Amino acid sequence: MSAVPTPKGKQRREALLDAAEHILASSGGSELTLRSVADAAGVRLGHLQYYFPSRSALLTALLSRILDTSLERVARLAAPPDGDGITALLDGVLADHDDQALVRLFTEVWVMAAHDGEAAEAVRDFYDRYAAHVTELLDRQGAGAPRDDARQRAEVFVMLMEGAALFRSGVAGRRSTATDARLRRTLHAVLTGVDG
Amino acid sequence: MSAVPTPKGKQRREALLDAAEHILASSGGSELTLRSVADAAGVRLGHLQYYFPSRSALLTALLSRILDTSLERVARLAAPPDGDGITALLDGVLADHDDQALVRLFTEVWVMAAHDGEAAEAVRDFYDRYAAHVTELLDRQGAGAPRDDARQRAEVFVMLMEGAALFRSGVAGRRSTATDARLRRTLHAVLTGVDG
DNA sequence: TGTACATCAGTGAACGCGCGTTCACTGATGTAC
DNA sequence: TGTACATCAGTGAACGCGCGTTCACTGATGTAC
Repeated sequence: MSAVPTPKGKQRREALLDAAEHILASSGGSELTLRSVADAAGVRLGHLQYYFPSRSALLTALLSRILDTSLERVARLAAPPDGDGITALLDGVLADHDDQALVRLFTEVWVMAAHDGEAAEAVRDFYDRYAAHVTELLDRQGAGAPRDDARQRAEVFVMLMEGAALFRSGVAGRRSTATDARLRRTLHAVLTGVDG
Repeated sequence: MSAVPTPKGKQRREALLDAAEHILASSGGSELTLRSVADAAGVRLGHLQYYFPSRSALLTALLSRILDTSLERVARLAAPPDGDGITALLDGVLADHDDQALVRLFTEVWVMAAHDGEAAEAVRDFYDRYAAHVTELLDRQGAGAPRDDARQRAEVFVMLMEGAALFRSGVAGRRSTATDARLRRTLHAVLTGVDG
């Protein structure tokens, strides 16, 4: 494959990553084989290898795309055109927990980070930038609290949200309406410093 | 293997699970093969099969033991002999985040739950009981808030703690002293209802 | 407009290996009388 | 105390299969002149 891919090549590459992502979310990393991806994408094994010369290259590209896409979404949610940015962020991230496939994808991402140094670095970078977007939002909307304070609130927000994803999605827990209300108040308190 | 194992059988079984757990924590589920477990435990493949007739049986037993052990620890932390139970719980659970192997183990647990219905049920049960222990502690130490309220606080506490584990352990994030202090105050506020 | 050639896109077959599983087997330990 | 037998603990070899990887190959598309 050339360094500067043709439109067709780029499109095919994305389609292959789509197939891989779908398998990772629905069946897990152990089912993500080159043959299953090629089958799902409707190409031959040898051709998949033309775009991704090894399984590891495929996984690296997939992880990278997952994190890029998620960060773009965070950036969009943290920079609303107008209105109450904090509520928009809260609503947006909480809504993502309805997407069970996305949460499953992230459990796989965490496992990748747990056992592969390069993956871990990429994931830590992702969360760094995630928290940076939230910090910016707080700085823009905040009551003038010091920037360090905003960053710390942002980081605790990210922690709580990632934990909440496991439970609210049903992947490792259950969602309850009453707890959801409490969670929302806690998240709001974390961001604004006003107890719910 | 008999239904009521001999002491020797039970001991051997635990040793085999120890080996499997170590591999799962250090190398991940994809490296957890029957051969690698047998090697690590110093027995032959055929003998491992004597205790666990299939890979799936081994994984089920391992998941069960991980959850049982963790729940016992939570129960101990949530029922201190005397003093400030809430602080003891906070300290205890936060201290577990220094054990990177344990956090890695839990990312594997989440992945198991994400792709296997029986595992998911076991994990949901675990978190149910986890939250129940925390609820009990709050009821015992609390200022007489209604029980529903305590349960919701407990569940949000568990969410935040599981998210924090990912970051504080270094598995998917970084630990920062300043954010740690903020996290601690938030956790305390969630449990007591007093903003930090 | 036509031709030659390089590059891109995609195929097909084969490889060696490690996997989970099966099974017949042997030696050690416990138990009944 | 001794013997017979059942059960427990552990071995060893073989199986078929799916895996990632390699590689020679063909057809399609773009580009230079």
